[in-house]
Amino acid sequence: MALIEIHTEVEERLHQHHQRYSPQRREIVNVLAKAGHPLTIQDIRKRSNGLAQSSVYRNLVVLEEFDIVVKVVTNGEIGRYELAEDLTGHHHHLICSNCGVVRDVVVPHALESDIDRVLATIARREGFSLDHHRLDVIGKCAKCR
Amino acid sequence: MALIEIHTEVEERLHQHHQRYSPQRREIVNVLAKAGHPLTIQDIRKRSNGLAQSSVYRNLVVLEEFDIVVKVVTNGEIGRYELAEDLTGHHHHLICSNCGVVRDVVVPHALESDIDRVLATIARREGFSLDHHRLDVIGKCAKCR
DNA sequence: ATGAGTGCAAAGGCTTTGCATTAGG
DNA sequence: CCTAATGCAAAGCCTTTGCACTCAT
Repeated sequence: MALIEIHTEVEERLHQHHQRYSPQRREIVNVLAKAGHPLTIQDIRKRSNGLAQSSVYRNLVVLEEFDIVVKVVTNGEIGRYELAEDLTGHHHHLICSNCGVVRDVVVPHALESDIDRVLATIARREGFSLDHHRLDVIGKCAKCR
Repeated sequence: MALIEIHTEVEERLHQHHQRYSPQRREIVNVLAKAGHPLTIQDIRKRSNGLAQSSVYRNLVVLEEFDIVVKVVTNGEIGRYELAEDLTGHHHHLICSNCGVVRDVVVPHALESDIDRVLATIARREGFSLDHHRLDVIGKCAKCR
């Protein structure tokens, strides 16, 4: 989805829930869209013009609530955020176990189908309602190898 | 692997690195082995007899360093720990997005092979060294549905 | 005017660290 | 003996909250 389309979609989604698409929220979406991979709160602040930390957190809560951004858990402590998959397409993560950096990757559709089919069965068996799956590759990035 | 074998293996592994298999470490391994799914620090403390919080954290650092336990990231904030896969067997997680509880599951070997093959290719292409993969199912457990 | 959004500072919650004490090799 | 392990309390770090102010409808 192109950047303009993303903004249109996000604006619509927020308005449907009686939320404003404020300049900061627009800026956050902008930064995340341009980055193309999960960013930490500090990453977001650096790439925008000095947004207050609390405002970033609060806006991310709102954006997350309406499925516009997703919190990604990587090597532990600090949270990273990216646009939801319905805005960017389904993908997975290559996570560096050393520095925590994340790169987005896609896997063949056939594999996705296989995974979904198997997981649906398993979830049902265990009494879980299936929301989505998370397939990450843990390794060391080029710099940390 | 049976509990006794696990202790033997852990002891050996620690000794190889000139670390002691202290009573607390043994107790932590015991608790994790019996639980059969990832536990939080507080879970571990409750199931053992009042270990000091700092000691649990420190011992987990050691156990993690020598690949005896693994930190599992679930719905965000709090860390959960479980025994490493070479002690318990390769498996995946059913994670409740609401309460964070985790259940271990295994998927067919054929699917594992397919996943590994595809991911190896992708990791190589991106300059990552492949360590392992993480396939989780995110959903709602029976209680939270 | 009226509620939402923003900034700054303070508070929270999980995790880590300092330091004195105890125990194992 | 000497280093590792343990407990308690204090410090850290990321995240959340309180409160006053500004902005948009």
